[in-house]
Amino acid sequence: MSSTPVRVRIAPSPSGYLHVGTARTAIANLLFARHYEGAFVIRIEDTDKERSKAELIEPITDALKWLGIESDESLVYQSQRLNQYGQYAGKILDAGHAYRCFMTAEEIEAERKLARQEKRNPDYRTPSLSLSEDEIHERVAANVPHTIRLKIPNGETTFDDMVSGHLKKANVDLEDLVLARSDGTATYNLAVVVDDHEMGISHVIRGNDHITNTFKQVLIYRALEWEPPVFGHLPLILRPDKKKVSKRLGDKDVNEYQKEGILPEAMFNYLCLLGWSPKEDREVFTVPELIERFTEKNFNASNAVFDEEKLLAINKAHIMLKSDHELATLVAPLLVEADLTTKYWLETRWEYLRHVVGLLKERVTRLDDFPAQSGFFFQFDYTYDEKAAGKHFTPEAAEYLKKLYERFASLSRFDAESLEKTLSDLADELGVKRAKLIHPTRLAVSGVPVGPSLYHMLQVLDQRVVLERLEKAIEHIQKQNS
RNA sequence: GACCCCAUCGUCUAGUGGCCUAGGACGACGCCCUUUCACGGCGUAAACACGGGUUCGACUCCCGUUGGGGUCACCA
Repeated sequence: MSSTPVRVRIAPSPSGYLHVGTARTAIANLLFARHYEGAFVIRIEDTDKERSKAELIEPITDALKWLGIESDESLVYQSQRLNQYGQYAGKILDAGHAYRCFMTAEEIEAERKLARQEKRNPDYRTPSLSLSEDEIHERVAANVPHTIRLKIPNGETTFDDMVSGHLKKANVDLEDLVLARSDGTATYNLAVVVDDHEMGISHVIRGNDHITNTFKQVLIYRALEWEPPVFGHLPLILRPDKKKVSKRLGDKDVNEYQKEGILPEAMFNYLCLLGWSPKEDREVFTVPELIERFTEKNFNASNAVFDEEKLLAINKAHIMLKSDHELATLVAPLLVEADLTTKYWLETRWEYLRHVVGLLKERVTRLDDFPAQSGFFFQFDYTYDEKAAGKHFTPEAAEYLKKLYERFASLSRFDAESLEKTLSDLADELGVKRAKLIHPTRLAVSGVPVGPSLYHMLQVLDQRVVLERLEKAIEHIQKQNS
């Protein structure tokens, strides 16, 4: 690593949502900055006036914030720097590295078509440079619309990429790109170079779909006699059909994963593994652990398919990493939202919530699974699963439950251990398998045939509730069979 | 089409010339644990795209082929 201080940026354009590719790039930049104790800045590339509305930017910064990513400095808006760029196009022009191009859109299109037919690059230079100084001055004075094009030099353009190594391109494969539009504003490539230079950006880490731009930008740096930053082009994130992820093709934005109960830590963890590897037999990490490990040496060059199954597995792992208290804090609003209980009720019974969450967490994949699986902990009016009831709510089960009710009612300590012993003893006395008691009991207190360990579940529900529910189930069975 | 990037199990990857009869994870399958569902444990199937070199020796280096991806705007 060079000794210059690390300053990196991400440069999203206002799209109204954060897609996983941008999120991954943000994560990589943040981790890189933190690892080298540098700065991380967000710059909004909104030079396209039609797309510079706040409502298209906020969803992006909000989603980044959710992931724990915020700019170390105030946000930079390219739109507010628009008039900074003009002078640089002029500077390049004065230095003889660019020229004024008076070709009309039709002429350009015709030239492109012809060039394509003749299998060569389009030539904007000959018609433009054949003009004399006087002719050019005349047209400029008369406000004849024109662009300023970079004069691509002979030779080849190279740079050393942190991901792909030494990259080079023959300049004949590059065409004279527009630096300044006919209205005087800078195009993307000029603006990026100027901004990165003026912001003191040391490393540009972005998707490898930018490689072609990088060759052009390196040429602009040279024309301006500036030292280019170090580049790193990360592999792209692909959909299962191997196409680049995009909202247009129906891919989710980061916000949707949030709504589906994915933890930000899990998203962060998973995304950073796409295009980078800790090179260990381990892949669940906290952010500090990632910061410690994240260096350019571990970058990967090949594109990666986004696998939701794996994201889910990582999510599950991060849920297990959280304390019951932390999880309760995250789950509480979801329970209220699902109308299972109220904020007030939970606040007065936080211990209870913590126990419920602790009981459920190892059989949950997403945060949404908590409200989906915990209804009976908060509501009494559940119905019995029909199939399970048909199987377990038999007349004899009612008799067993009655006996169990009596035993449970007389217990002074209502904990998992004594509950298990009580139930086992009863089963032995009755000469039946424990399952004969366990299944109807589970169904009676929860309404469903699956769930956490029965005894722990009973303990959390508590004696009064358990007895009520057993009674209700007994009545239900008797009604069914009368 | 041109140019650029890439190429190990279905997917994410480890591997930097001999440690590889190729390791891990997700997923799949089986077994164990277990009242259920999970968790956990154990195990099975599953890959070096192909062809040439270089070398005593290639997954590892070079070249080519094939395949995949990306970029080709006065959009960013």
